[in-house]
Amino acid sequence: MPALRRNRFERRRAETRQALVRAARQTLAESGGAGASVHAIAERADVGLGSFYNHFTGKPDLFDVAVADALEEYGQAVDERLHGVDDPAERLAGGVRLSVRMAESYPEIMQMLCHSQLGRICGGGGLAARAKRDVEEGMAAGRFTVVDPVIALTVLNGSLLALLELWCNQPGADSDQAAGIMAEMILHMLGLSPDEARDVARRALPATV
Amino acid sequence: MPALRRNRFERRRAETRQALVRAARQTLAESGGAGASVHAIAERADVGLGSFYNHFTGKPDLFDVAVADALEEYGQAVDERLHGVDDPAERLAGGVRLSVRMAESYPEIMQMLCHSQLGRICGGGGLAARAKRDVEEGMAAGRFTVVDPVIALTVLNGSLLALLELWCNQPGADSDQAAGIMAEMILHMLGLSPDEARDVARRALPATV
DNA sequence: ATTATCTATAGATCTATAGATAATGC
DNA sequence: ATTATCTATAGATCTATAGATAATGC
Repeated sequence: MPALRRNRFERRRAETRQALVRAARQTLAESGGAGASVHAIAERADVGLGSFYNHFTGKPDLFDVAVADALEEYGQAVDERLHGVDDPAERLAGGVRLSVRMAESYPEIMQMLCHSQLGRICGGGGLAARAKRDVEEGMAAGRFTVVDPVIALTVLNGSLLALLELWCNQPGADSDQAAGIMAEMILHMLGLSPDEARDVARRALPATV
Repeated sequence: MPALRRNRFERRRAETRQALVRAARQTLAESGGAGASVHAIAERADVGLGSFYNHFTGKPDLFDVAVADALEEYGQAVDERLHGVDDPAERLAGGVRLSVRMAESYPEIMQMLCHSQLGRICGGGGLAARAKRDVEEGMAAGRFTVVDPVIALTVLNGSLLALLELWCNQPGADSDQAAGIMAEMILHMLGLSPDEARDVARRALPATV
């Protein structure tokens, strides 16, 4: 069975690769990647140094993949939890509020985000793509009155990262409340009335699937 | 004259130190500092490698000083230009709008900010301290209706950095207009009516001193 | 005499590869 | 037979220091 052979090989290969990505994610969460050697990462992944170059051309390559991997996991988790919420305003607010909740259940990803620079995060298909979709939907539905969607997204992305940064630096604060307030402010900024912004931002979040 | 002696020595010493800081700022603007060796920075400053350790304990120390130095210059430049503007809302909007204009006259600082992570920038007394003052003044004057000033500042800081990031990645766009729109959205978010937010955000900026 | 600077370098570390070894499929 | 992995290492690079040199003030 040639398929099996390929599978067996590829499975082991994929395991090695994933171990490296996992180790890179941990490293990025701890130190932002600065000062971590390829050798140290491979050691952490329990993988020979030589194997590293079998999968990645170098450290930047691995880090790019690791960031994309974490963002994808993050995005899927948010999507799962917001499934069934149709109002784009409520989705947007829910995304902000859930990000902080997830900071507690996925601390590794959030610390990695805090150590990253803004451009690296917004590029891919993680948070930014989802927010873009929600803003556009909300505009099309007449729910948001926004002069320029690009600027609205810029505010959104920057604010969310700054909120996570705040969370990283003040672990004691009531982050649920903070995220709720931010969601409310953002909805108001996007055109909802103060009362409606507050109402939508305080709706119960869907139960975890 | 012992004073002169100290002065002469200290002047030369300060020149060496400043050359290193300047070189560090350039390096941070170009590459974010990753992969730049102490030797390369000292070379760029036209300073012997040994002298470096006479002024700084290591690369992180130098980079910290360089970031603070740039933020201080930036903050002073904004302050100069906004001198005489008394309305905190107008000051806040002016700060956002001027930041982008300054991106064209001080590109080095702005590129450095784009390569930095959020936490490093908000810590010191640069943009963040000024925004904090304006928000607090505006709340005290009843001009802003904000639930939580900490969250408002979080949005502000993140949005501004994201705007600079946008500017760095899209050099062709009309950044003046983008900054005006963002200022308008932020003022509205802080409680001004849509009409007033638009009005304040479009007031003529003071002529350069 | 004092101080800052410079050059040269020791020692550490890091990257990337070469060659050997082990696992798998045929 | 093929492929991925491992170990070991060559070569490059980087940090930090030691010792020599030059500038300044007394």
